Amino acid sequence: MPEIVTRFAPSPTGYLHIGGARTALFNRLFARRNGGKFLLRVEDTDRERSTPEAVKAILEGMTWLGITWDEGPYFQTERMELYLKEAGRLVAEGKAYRCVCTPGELEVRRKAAREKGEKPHYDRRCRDLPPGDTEGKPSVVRFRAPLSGTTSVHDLLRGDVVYENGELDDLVLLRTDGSPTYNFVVVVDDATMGITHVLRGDDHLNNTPRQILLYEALGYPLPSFGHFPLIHGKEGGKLSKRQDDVSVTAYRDRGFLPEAMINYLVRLGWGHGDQEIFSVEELQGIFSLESVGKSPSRFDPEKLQNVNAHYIKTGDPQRLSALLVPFLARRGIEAESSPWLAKVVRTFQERSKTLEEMAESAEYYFRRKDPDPKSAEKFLTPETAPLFEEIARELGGLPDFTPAAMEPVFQRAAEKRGAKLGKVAQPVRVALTGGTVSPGIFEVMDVLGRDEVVERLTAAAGRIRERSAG
RNA sequence: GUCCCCAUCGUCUAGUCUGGCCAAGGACACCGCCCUUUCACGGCGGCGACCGGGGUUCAAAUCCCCGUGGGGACGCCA
Repeated sequence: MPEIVTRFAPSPTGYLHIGGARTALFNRLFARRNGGKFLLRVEDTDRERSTPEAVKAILEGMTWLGITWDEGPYFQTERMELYLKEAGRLVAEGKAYRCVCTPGELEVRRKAAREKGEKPHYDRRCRDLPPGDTEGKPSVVRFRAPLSGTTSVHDLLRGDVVYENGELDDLVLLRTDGSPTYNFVVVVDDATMGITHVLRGDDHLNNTPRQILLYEALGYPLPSFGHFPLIHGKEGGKLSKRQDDVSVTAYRDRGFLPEAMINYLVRLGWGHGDQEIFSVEELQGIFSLESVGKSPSRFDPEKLQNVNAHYIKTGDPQRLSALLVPFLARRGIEAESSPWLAKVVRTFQERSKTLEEMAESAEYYFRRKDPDPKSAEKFLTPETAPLFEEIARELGGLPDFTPAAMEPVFQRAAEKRGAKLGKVAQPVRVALTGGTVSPGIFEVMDVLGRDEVVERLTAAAGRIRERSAG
């Protein structure tokens, strides 16, 4: 069996978006699963809209997700000679012709056709013009497509889809400026790069019969095709920049983990029994096209969050601490990855859905915060001043400043006052963190360290006395 | 409008190919209860779907047809 070769072929007109990322992922998974190669090709024939920044952004997104490629990136702008040569061949063989219709004329005719309720395609009026008539005039090269018969696409996911050739169009192969168009270069590239499986979004299904005709005209062997259902946004319909966050790196910047993104993406349109959590390694062993669904799926940020929470919960604290650093920096906190920061992370792993959220809730570990007024009013009452002083004193005398050693201190303080532990813990929490929500109070103290705890408690007691005196 | 694709809880899906094990399973979200020093985590429970209609069959979520709905494509974009 010949080696399987798949590809991802984005056009560099923006960021790597969710849909593209999933297409890339499926392509790579499929190649890996079958011991084949996955390559990356940048479709930049549209010079107007392609930018180097977009190329960079796409590669960055891919790299972040860990979707590595075995070959490339190839750039179509570097392969122009090939396309021109192949187009010339088609013209020479009479399989393509020059058309002198202008974009304006075509636009008018399309509109008219649509109004008449017809499919608005090219009326082929230049198809049989004598060669002399096009000489010296600006012209495009069009494919001479068959007028009758049918073309069927043997789609790996959908089965055979049959098109009337009459429905298809005489595609433009080369523009007036001589540059080649998508439907043409994609065929030349996929064929010459030895792509065996063209797996892409459903929006290309209708292009496939035209491309098949080109394969045949050019004498190329046909690859297998497979079209994935699209990913829809909140409002249904394909993801839009307006209403949905479509850029992969935007999720990175909001504190999502790449493995969570991958895991979420792979489950969108693909399933493996009841399993929800998959590692990439595992996916490479079990991914199959047969279990890719046929209907579009809606992108659900809440489920993504849930998956992300899972990976944060189970992730290595040391690694997470390194990833957390930029999020802290954004809040003006300079920190570096360290065993201590890993300890900070540990206290939040079970309560953070994103790294951004973690950085936000971790602020009080780095700076003393004024207590939130509501919490202060409720918990920093006059009788807590002696409590804080008592606890500070006892903690100061502890041989080991460990959670196990701290607990009896709090138990005693509670018992002495005939109260439950919460009566003591909650005011201390406010004194230490400025609010009523935090990890376990002993964990917090453990991270803060004895000196800081004692200082914060003493300071809080001082403020309370001051206030009740004044 | 024309062509093409699709159709199970609000969402992601299992089940559909190979009809019976499905009075339809799991996950997210939501709601309750439990655990508990707060918030979470976790545990338990609840809510909640086979788009409609015809057929085929002893039997249909599963096969067929027709509707309906949703989506995509109709470019000198990709």
